[in-house]
Amino acid sequence: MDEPSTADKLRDAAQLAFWDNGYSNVSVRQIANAAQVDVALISRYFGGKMGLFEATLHKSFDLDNLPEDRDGLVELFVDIFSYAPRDTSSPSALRMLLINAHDDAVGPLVRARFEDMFTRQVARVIGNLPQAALFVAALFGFMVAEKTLHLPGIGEPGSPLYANQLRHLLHAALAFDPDVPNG
Amino acid sequence: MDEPSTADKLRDAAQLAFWDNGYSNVSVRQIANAAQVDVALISRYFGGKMGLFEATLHKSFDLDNLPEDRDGLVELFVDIFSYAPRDTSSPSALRMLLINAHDDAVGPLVRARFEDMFTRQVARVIGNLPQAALFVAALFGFMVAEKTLHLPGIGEPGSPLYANQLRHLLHAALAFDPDVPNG
DNA sequence: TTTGTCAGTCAACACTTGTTGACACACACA
DNA sequence: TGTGTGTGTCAACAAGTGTTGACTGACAAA
Repeated sequence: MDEPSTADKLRDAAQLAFWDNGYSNVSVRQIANAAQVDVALISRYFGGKMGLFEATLHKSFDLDNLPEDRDGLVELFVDIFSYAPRDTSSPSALRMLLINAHDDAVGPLVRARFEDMFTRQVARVIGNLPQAALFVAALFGFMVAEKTLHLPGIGEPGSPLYANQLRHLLHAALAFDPDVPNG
Repeated sequence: MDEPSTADKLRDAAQLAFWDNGYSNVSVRQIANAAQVDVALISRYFGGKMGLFEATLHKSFDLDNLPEDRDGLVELFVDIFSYAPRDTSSPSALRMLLINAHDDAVGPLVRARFEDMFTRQVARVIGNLPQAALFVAALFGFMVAEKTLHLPGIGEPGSPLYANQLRHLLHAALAFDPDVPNG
């Protein structure tokens, strides 16, 4: 197995740090330290801190092979939330969006990036915009309640209660009827 | 009308800044500047930046006069979200929680603060912990989708579509049955 | 050997951060 | 008159920020 290149080491360390703590809360020296690499190389290889952040975004922010039916979509996310290891796919991407969305420096970037993915992938297979918006709202809400607030009342990830709660909320979102009051 | 005291001016400016941009993204000099007050007075009156932040928390983080029935609770939040002016009550408090929850410095503080309010107020009137957790998950998700992501598909605040979407999701959360698969 | 290129090291830069202490002023009390 | 006391001003501090440029060393091509 080849030694990863210096740029790769930097990008990997940057992704871990940025996605966990947010752009403004991480310094280039922390990243360089974690990657065991000199700080100056960040500016050399990526043009600066911002360039390094963008490089972490290009690494798999998309959802590949999305199911084409709505029930499949629900079960996919239930699975991802229930059993996701700590990797670069969702829900890590959702979490990183949440952490960086309010940042002055990178907020506009990540929000635009997400809206693109939303309309191009999720909203397309759901086919109904108000339902699709509610669907991702449920996704984000569940993530906030469990991953950041650790609310009592949410089941343990992997438990039947946990899966049922998320599934219930997602199906409810897809059942929304814009034309009916209290739809 | 009396001129507000210097401490009040600082606390007001701090709340606007902290709650909008997050603790780490705001400097004491910015706050002092907005309050038209010397920076050093922050340390004098509040003991430092952290003390100033805590002072903003003590200002109305609680939900007063919560309805005792579940339907009333839903309608209260639908109203608040639909017509809330920019003030110190929810959903501003929810938004500020979202922005600061991941901060290393103040995250633990605001999360503990919220969990206290959750169990003592919301969970109590709902009476069912898994339902209550889903309820606030829906609340947060809706807020993220609309207020920070501005997702297309969410209606304009104040419109019937907007109210119906939020109401639908909240009622669905309260209808969750932990004992039934796909509850 | 000489030359050129790429990778990495190191010190320094200009700037911002939160905080502190010395100082000046105004007002009340003796 | 003096003497505190509370309030605000100002300059400075140490620490941390992102970025830059000069430098060394390794390796390949001429």
